[in-house]
Amino acid sequence: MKSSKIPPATITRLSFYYRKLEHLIKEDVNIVSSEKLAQLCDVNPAQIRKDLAYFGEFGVRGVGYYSTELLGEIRKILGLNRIWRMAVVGIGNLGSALVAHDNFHKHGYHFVAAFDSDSRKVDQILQHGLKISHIDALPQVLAEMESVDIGVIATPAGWAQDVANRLFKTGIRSLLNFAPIQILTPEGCMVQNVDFTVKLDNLAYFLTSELTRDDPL
Amino acid sequence: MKSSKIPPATITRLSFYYRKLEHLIKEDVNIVSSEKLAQLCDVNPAQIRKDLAYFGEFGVRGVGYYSTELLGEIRKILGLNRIWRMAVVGIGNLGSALVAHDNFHKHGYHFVAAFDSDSRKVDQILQHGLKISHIDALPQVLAEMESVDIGVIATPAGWAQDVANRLFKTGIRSLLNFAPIQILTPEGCMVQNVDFTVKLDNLAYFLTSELTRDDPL
DNA sequence: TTTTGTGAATGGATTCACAGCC
DNA sequence: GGCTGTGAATCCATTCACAAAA
Repeated sequence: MKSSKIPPATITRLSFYYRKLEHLIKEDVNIVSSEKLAQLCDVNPAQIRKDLAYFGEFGVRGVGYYSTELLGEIRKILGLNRIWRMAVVGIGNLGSALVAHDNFHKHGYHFVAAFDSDSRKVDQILQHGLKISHIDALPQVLAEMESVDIGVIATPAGWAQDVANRLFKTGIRSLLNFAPIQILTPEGCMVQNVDFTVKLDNLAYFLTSELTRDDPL
Repeated sequence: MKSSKIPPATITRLSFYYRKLEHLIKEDVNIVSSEKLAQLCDVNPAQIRKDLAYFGEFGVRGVGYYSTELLGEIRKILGLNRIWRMAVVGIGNLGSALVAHDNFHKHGYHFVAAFDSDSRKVDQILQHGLKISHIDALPQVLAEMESVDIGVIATPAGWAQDVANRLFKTGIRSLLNFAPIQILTPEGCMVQNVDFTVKLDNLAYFLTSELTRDDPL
């Protein structure tokens, strides 16, 4: 195990392996080879072995990986063996959908605070008894509760940087940002962007370039 | 201009440049250098020039890029000078939020069909007069309308591959997939995944590794 | 003089290929 | 015999540095 420099892409792939393993275990597959898992995840087998090698030696030569054991190791690596507490800002269509979406909750990501700038929404109760607070009360509300790990930005783009700043000020160091802008981020903090429009633009380009391609062959 | 092999990342960056340019133009900035734009997009200036060079020579040496002109060029490259017609499958919390989210519409991505497997939802009317049809009517509904360019999957993971297959069968060649699985995709088709959980797992890893780091210095 | 456009250099990540172990 | 773990080789993307153009 040499934790030197881990490619970001490795972490993302570990997340995929994790899901596939959950699935395999549900189907009572006790042992899986890098070959097999690679096939299922559509990556190169050596890639899987290399990804895992950054963190340790989890396999058995001549055999493969014990599914449950490997799942446990990846769980530890990613930090999925605990509850992550999240605060969401912006309870519009998207924000409400996120709170209602129980995939998060199932995977240990729990919403514990919700904020909006619209005072008519304040005190409304969402899924799991979550109560909406006014955005200006953010510092107080978060100060009064057990610490929150992750901030979720579901506001329009124009608000996003301001909201991010407020969240960082409370000590939150990581954000999931749904607004289509690049958030300026202080040292030691991390933002992950979920940007629908960029993805659509990629599809638009794909379709366009297929059409206008100079099909010579 | 040599359109040889364009890195996927280039397309994603063009999408960023496009947004920043829209913004700059709104602020009456007529000319922008790669230096300036790079600063705003947090990339290397040479990167911008190289990205653009795949498609042509859009700048003026000693001057920079004329904002409106460059915007127009990127619009053409990405194929944003037209309306893209989309069909969404799965009108749960997320699906409804997507249809209501008007950022799509503003950028030329229009929902023209909506499907769900829950017959109680059938015939309900959403934003812009969009009517929900039953998933089993998908082939007929799509056959009867002007062709649809992009399919959007907002179903639970278990349904996603089946839905994808049905969409591909109608001739749709690109999908935006919100389900947390890898979609098997036929030759000549493209799927873009929007995967919240993977992003959260990345944040979880970041926070975990910061905590357990062997802080030697 | 300024800033683009681009070959060359660098830096990362992926894949190959095989030694090492069960 | 079979599959992992890993240095070496390859591939791809980013950055540098400068010639060319306004």
